[in-house]
Amino acid sequence: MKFYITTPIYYINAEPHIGHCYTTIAADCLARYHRIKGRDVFFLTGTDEHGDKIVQAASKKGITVEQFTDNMSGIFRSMWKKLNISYDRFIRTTEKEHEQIVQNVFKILMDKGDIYPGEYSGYYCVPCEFFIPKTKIEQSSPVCPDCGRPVQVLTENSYFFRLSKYEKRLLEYFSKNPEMIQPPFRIDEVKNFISQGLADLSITRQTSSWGIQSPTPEKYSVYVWFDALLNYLTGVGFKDGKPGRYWPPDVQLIGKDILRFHTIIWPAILMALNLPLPGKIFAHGWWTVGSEKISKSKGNIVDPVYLMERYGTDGFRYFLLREVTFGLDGEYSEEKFIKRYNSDLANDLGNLVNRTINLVEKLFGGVFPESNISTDMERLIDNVIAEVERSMLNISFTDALDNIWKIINELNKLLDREKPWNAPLDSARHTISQCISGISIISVLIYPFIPETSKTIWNILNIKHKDDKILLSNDLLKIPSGTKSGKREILFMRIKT
RNA sequence: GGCGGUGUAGCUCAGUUGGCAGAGCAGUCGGCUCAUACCCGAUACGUCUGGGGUUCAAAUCCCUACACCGCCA
Repeated sequence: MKFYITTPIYYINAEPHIGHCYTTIAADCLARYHRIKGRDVFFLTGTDEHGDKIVQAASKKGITVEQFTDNMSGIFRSMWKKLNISYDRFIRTTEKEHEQIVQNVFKILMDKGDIYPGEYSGYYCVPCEFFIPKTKIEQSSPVCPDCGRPVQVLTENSYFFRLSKYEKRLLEYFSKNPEMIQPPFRIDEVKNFISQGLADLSITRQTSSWGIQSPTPEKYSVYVWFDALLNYLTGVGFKDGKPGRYWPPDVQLIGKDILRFHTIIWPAILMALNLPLPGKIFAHGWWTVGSEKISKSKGNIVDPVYLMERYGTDGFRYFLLREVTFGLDGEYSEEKFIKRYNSDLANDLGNLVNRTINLVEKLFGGVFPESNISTDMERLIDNVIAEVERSMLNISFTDALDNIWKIINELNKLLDREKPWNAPLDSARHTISQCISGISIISVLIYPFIPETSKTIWNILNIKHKDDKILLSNDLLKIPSGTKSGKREILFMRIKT
């Protein structure tokens, strides 16, 4: 079974911030999860590199556009390396392959009559040299959102995508496949918008120099959104009008700000190409600080690098995935971060592993007792695995983690109940065996969320897992008898407050 | 102004088709002391936003008022 997941390609006018990290970590978590379930995963992310803003940013720095885009794209890649993002392909819209596919799609739609020439008129900022979407302009006093100077209405020849033609088909499709738009409360928003009527979309610009050239008699460049959306197609290959074997995307994660592009324009383009539509488009929420949106101008930036260096990559990944329901906005504070870190990671998980291994050393000289899992424990584990599967298919990271922690909590309780440190050896052996087996399965269940921690636990348990080949199954419960524990290690040092 | 949503413990939220109001965290009390001052057990906490209605029975369904949020204009 294949699983194709995407993040948006990130516009490189700014360095990666917590929002980029959030989407990408979530996608990585899903990709890793489906891999340990044995599915054939393709995980795509990348950078969106065209448009006038990029040209301006480059010239501001006094470097060429190519230097600028190479540099920024590299910054994103190294950030993903720090965060252990296991993408299968990092796509750049400046790649030759992408350029050709965009032009190819443009041609196909032009031949079909879904792209046609017309006249575009819109708000234009002369000093900034670009058109400004109507939605970003206040009708009463039309000024440029970037420079604040007045804008004027400008008309130019342009090619249009016949979006209006797909109004009805989109509505029908969403009625039959409501699960495509996630979370469910977003669907009315989309339907509502379509019902008010869709205007055809201008997809070329004369003024823009940094973009993909349109395959038209005139030398226009393809509008950035049309260019950008097609990355999902390029990502898995598109030859002779046919997409690669991973098509269509099973899950596409996006921020809620780009919901409409992904649930209206994007499916309409695919309909025009007669291609299957994505399984799920999931729009997640924002991180806020004190209920205010995080933004540079407010100076309330949460620096991912700071958090990672201070509390570790896994601490950061865990917090983002555990703290709030995926899809809703979440409030960030270092206090909340520390509370999560201490209570879930250090106290529950870290301490469980530590006390277990300590007992193995004290009672059995560091050799694990023979695996002997109780039926109750096995039932709990089976149940958790099933619940995690359900949660991950629903893209509910909080639910999945909640369930995984049930095993952790149960093992901590078991130790307190059975007191292996002053119980007969046979009984102690049985208790510790439950813990070791349980930790073994936990180490794999948490792998999608906090992969570094998994590896540390494998070292402690002295289990050799071939990276990327780990499978989630009950076989993990059986530790070969006589296995000696590896070096004891504190997984998460408590943060003193 | 139009459409939609939300309002439940100090905080964050769960509450399938109406059937004795729940969890986690924070609090309080106790136990344990193998362990990272950890862990375990017990416990308090509610006018389910206000008002009205349907029903044997409403957090849940209907109407209404208020507050907040989202999308559109």
